[in-house]
Amino acid sequence: MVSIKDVAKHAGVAISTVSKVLNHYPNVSEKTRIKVNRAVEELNFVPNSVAAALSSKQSGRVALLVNLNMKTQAIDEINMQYIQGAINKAMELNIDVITLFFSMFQNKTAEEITRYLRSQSITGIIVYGLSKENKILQKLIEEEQFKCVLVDAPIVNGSTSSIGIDHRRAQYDVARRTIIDNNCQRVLYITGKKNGYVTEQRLLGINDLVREMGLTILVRNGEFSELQARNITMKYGKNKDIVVCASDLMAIGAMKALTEMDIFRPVCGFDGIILMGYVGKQMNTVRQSFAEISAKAVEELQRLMGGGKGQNILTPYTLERMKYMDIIC
Amino acid sequence: MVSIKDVAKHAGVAISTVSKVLNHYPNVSEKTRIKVNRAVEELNFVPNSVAAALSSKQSGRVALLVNLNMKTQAIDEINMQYIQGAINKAMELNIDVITLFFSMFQNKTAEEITRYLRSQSITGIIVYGLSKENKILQKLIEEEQFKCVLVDAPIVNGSTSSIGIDHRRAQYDVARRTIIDNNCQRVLYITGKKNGYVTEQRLLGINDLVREMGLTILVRNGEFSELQARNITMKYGKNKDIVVCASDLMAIGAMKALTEMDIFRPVCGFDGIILMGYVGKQMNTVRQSFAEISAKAVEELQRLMGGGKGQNILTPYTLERMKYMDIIC
DNA sequence: TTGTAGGCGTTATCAT
DNA sequence: ATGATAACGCCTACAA
Repeated sequence: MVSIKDVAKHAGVAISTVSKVLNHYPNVSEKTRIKVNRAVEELNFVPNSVAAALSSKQSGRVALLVNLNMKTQAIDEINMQYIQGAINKAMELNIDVITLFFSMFQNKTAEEITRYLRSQSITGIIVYGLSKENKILQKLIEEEQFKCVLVDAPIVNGSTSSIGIDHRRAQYDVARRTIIDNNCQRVLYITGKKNGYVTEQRLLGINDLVREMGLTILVRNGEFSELQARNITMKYGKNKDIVVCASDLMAIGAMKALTEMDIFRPVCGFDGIILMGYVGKQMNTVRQSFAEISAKAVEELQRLMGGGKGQNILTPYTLERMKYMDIIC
Repeated sequence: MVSIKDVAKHAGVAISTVSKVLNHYPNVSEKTRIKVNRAVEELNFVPNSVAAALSSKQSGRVALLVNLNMKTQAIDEINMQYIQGAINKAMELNIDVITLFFSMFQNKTAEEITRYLRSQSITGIIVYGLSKENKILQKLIEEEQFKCVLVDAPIVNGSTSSIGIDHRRAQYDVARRTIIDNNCQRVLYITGKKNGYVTEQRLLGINDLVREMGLTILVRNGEFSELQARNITMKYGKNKDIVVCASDLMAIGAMKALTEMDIFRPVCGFDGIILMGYVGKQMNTVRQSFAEISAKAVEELQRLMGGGKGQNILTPYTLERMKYMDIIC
């Protein structure tokens, strides 16, 4: 295996000089920089990131913390996109990533998790789908031992940024369009997880609309569960004019319930998952690019690891109707 | 950060002794083993896997190579399960994993990929969805520079194992059941990717059945594409008694086509993906647990990294009908 | 059975 | 601007 030592020898310089060139240090003459780079090329040298991580305290290694819950949702489209977006971007930026699931940290304290991450030379983490109830991870974040980027959770501090769409506005927008198109008055709103950060925001959004348009609203907690949304719709759907759901999966559940009850009500969802295209009826939804959000999260994390301070980042979304034939491309 | 040195001091032994205890070396007295373990507990020591990987040439670090193709399939259920199954098992076995996608290696030679993996101290890889056409990765595998486990690709050598279900038999089984239940004679068979390893096997399976039962068969190449399966069914479905597809996604495409043409034909798929439950009609399919297969792949890789020789492993499958209400649990 | 010491490939702190 | 050299935390002959 060709190492930095070989490069140094080949270029006729010291190891430390090679290191400086590789890491774009300022104080290197153009001449030696070229010499070194040529040696790198000729030897096909690829720096050993493990050694770098061990040596430097700024390893730049990143962990993706993914909240996979195969319990409330059978098909997980979103997390796959998150993972893909992050890994691709990280590769591009030459950042090492490992993927971890929340489930691995059950019954572990914040200290234990910290130790584990440290043992992997992790200095930054991206958290997908943090809930308000997850005090452990929140503690981890507040301790600021790691640089963090939270997707869809509004915590910001010196070393923590948050990123995501404006859920309040998006919920308002998608519901508004559907309600106006169908001339509705009585709204059944099915929320996501109780105590979820996005749940709150989306609830605020629909309430903004209700107030503004003088509608009536019945709010029920669907826990992001397709089945619960189905049951809620069975129970309350008949006397309402529209079912607004805080997620596509729940929208599908609601839609299936309506079909079964053999009544028509407009339904709108949230997320823009492809699955929406499979269920027959078209529905309005809020479409966001999870892969892009995740890629941006990596960039933001890199900024933080480079010394930047935490901030809040808003990403774009669009209103769409998912259609089968568009999807199978 | 507490290191092995601290543990050694705390236990009153040498660093190397601690290392031996941690790595379950034989020649350690029970007394010192206990002493060391107590020190580990008391100090909450977690070994730094990065340092271990750097130091030992048997790092035990593993890369998952995933063939994500968002082009022919909109929703990727299978790879998420593969990833999850592998990562969880790896965590359990204390193996470090990184996740990589085939797309990252486009236009890269086997040597470049090797160098990259080496630069990450990777000693073992698991490959999901290798095709016959991917000469680059095949070269990598044949060079035996890494321990490999291939999921659904039948290459075995000194350092390479292969794992997966018996696709030939499974295709035979699922088609047989559907054909007998529906009393069919003329089969439309839609294959997977041309030159795919599993494609061949499944084709052999259906041909076994055709021969045995004296059926007629028309074979068309669907490339695992939902859209192509749809088009093929549109074109040939009418004059056949059944559409047998080499994947669920294609089965869905075929089914949608039939619905649109307003004719009924039994359709059977392959894989057992949850999405099957969403499309309305029930279909027979071959169900395999991708997470379990992936977990087993990790165990097998560990065996290989421990010096075991490559082998072929068959995993179980079942015949099922996916039903919406069972799925949304 | 236990300890000593060299090395893994980098980075970073000093001198020069 | 460049070069020695000491970490980083662990593994592993080899010596005791």
